[in-house]
Amino acid sequence: MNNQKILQENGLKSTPARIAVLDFLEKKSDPTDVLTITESLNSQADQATIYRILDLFSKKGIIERVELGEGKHRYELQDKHHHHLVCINCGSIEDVEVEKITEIESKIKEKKGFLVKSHSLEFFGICRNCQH
Amino acid sequence: MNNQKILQENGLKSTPARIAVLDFLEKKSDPTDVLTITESLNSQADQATIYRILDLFSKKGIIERVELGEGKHRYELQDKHHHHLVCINCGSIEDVEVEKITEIESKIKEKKGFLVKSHSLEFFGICRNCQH
DNA sequence: ATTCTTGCAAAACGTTTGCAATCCG
DNA sequence: CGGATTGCAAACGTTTTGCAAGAAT
Repeated sequence: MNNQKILQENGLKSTPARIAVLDFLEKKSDPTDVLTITESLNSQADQATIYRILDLFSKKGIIERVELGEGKHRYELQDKHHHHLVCINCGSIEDVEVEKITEIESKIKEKKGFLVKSHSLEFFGICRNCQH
Repeated sequence: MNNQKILQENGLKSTPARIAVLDFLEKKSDPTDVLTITESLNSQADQATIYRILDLFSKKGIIERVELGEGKHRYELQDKHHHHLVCINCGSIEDVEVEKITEIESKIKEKKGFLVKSHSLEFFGICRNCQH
């Protein structure tokens, strides 16, 4: 219901595949790769369709593409902007907010004249559990 | 000459392909993708070999892999650690140092118990020239 | 009605791998 | 010499694309 509204608000047609993708991402907290989304949707939509939907949603700002250096993309709903703590031992992904980034971006404008529009920032290391 | 030494110091055999890759990266200031390296080396080495060399050098810490969200990797010599300002208009890549990151990583350990080993941080926006 | 969206199959792209020949120390 | 390295070709996984059929407004 609500997700149909999101589509309308973004000027997108409401289709079963789009709603299914939104529904899925709403339930998932971690950023998810395309294969996982496709399999979870269990033939509700073709993989090519899902790629097209994810691309579309990204461009509209409904979802965000996450790069974890795996040779594939992950996607998550665009909530409050945050970054990730990726455990290189167990693969868990935890969210983290980094407030200082805005400040860093201002300094970049000052010093370099470069106007930052977006950034990627991910941390890799050992999560609390894996440190025993 | 010097690059042969780098190989030795890292316990690697000195081969024409490896030296050619090091020589190339030494001249290049921007992080470079594999195809560009291969073509620049002009049949001095097969692309598969170059992939193997880059992988090896990465693991030894001689070079660093850079992710710019292009669906491919770039590599650059490991100098002082830095990040990049990628212009989404002209594609230029500028280096930038961000000192605050260490501080952020300490805070992550404190607050989340997560031990950061590495991170990726890249900025995308409009460079000085493209702002006219 | 007609534009947008989808499924299917094929292709494109970056990357990895097996294997036999060759090179390096 | 013997293990490490390379070239070649094939395979791989992810992503993109062309096109005809179908669905949404």
